[in-house]
Amino acid sequence: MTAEQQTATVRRFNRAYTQRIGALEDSFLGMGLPLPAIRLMFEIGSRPGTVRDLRARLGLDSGYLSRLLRRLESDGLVTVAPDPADRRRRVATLTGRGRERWNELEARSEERARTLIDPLTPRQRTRLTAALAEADLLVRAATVTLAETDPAEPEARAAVQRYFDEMHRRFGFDSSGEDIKDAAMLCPPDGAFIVAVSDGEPVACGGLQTIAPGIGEIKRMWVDETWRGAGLGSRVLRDLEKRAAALGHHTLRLDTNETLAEAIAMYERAGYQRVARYNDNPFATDFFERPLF
Amino acid sequence: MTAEQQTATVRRFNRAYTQRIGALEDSFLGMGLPLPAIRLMFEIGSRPGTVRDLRARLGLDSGYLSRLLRRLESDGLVTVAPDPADRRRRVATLTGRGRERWNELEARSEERARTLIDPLTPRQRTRLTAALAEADLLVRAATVTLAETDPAEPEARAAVQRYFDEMHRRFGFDSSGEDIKDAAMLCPPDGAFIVAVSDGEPVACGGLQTIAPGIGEIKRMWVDETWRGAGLGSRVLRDLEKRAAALGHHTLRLDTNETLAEAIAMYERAGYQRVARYNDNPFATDFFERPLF
DNA sequence: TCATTTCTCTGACCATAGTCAGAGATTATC
DNA sequence: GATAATCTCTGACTATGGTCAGAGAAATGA
Repeated sequence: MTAEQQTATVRRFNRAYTQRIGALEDSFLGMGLPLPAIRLMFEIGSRPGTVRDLRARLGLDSGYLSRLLRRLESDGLVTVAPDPADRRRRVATLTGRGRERWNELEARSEERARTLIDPLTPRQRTRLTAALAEADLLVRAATVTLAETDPAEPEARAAVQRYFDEMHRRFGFDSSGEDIKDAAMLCPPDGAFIVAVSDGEPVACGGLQTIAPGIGEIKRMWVDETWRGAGLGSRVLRDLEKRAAALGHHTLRLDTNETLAEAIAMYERAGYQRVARYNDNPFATDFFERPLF
Repeated sequence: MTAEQQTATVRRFNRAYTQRIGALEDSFLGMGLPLPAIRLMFEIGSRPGTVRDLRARLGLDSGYLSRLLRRLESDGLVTVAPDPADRRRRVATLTGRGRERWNELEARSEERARTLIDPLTPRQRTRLTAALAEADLLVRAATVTLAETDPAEPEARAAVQRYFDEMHRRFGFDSSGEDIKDAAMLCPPDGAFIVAVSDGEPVACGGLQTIAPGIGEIKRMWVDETWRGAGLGSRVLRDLEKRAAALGHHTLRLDTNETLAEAIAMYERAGYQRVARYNDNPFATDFFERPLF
């Protein structure tokens, strides 16, 4: 499929889908609440938070959000109370009546999804949901932002912690002291650390350090389990390779553990070839290398 | 997958997709035209038409559309001239400048689709477009409306004509005189005719007639080529079976031609079994029957 | 030929969905 | 302990995206 056919497919889907979903959105009308208030109700209901928090999650203007909250408050659907931890902040939560209303909204939304599924035969339903799940993963992956982050930043530390947890679970990796090394090595001028973030959550990461003149090493490659198969690992790897090339490296190395089969397959697809052990890392069993052009 | 998991998948996709596509929609802002005017430009540019026509296609209020047209006219982007065939109607077309602007909009839209595809690896791009194409077909199929239509109505005749054309192409079917029979048989009280319409176009049809007391016959089953594999045929068939049951029939029959392999597979999936020839239709080679409970 | 219908248009009106500046309370920083 | 920064709020203002009733021109039907 050519690039034009690919964009044509995306555009065709967009037109059909937004038109049809837009029509279904009207089902929320006539519930006595304007649409942004409904979105806000959904947000507070599924995860209460401070005003600041809600503003960030929904991308709303502070004045506007405040007004929406007053509206919901006067309808007796939410209460807004000062946050004990920082009394400048205020936390919004649903009242009992608000929870009832939230359940109604959930039911309405469920019904709305069903109008898309119900007319189909069981076989088509399976195909549709499989296609949407696949598209969902890939669309999320495509809109992830890769950003260079200092390993000391909370975002980066959260990602690395999840990496450590998984390595520990899978082959008993002991991470004591590792994060201090990271902070020193995986940052400029001789290294880099990349975090992929989606909806405010870290979903993948990867680091680059220099182990000898002209030779870089890939470290801390991690992709959240629910995000695998969307090419995120490859993207982080490509990003790090570009940075390595910019640092003047001619070779990239990495070590890994034999239990990490998906990662090894990814490295091989990306052009990495097996080499002999090049360090004394007791947790590493497999070693790879790739020349940079 | 349970029904709840299916709706959850749809809702999850909806949230992620509308959020991300909504953000991309803003790319049309700052072009000096409000969004509905842009939609109107797209519509006129891809297929000029009368005001009435545009109103139906875009689902806009007549006063509102009129105002949008004045806006585009005063910007020198479209001209609106009386329709020679009926001078109450007025036809909107793009001016030279309008066509330039349309090209810009197209480019912008193309770019927007690319922001979704570009970050992905080639493998993921192929997967995403395949998933979207599949979802597109099924979403369109799910939102098709099946309506009983008099075979004499232009919509029904258009559908039957496409059926005839395809039968002629595939096994030399001669349709002379057939439409007159249809008009008499495929309508109440002893028959029915169903047309499936999407975006104003007939995309599938099917008819039911009574050939003996308690015995109905399925006729004119047709699904547009680009719509096959979305379960539309099965839906039309189920609809006709319900109507046959309502008429008190205990058996449904149908004849078909051996070259129509997809149709035959569909009949078999729907529980129809081969029987001996029951009529002298020279174009029929295969005969099926199914009891109705 | 006259009444009715169809079609587009204009004027008047309205709800929704915001933006922006700055006040007032609280906390962090020097 | 003073100053700066952060957080939420209110008031004033605006753009967007419409709806609705009815006028006027053209076509249709009896």
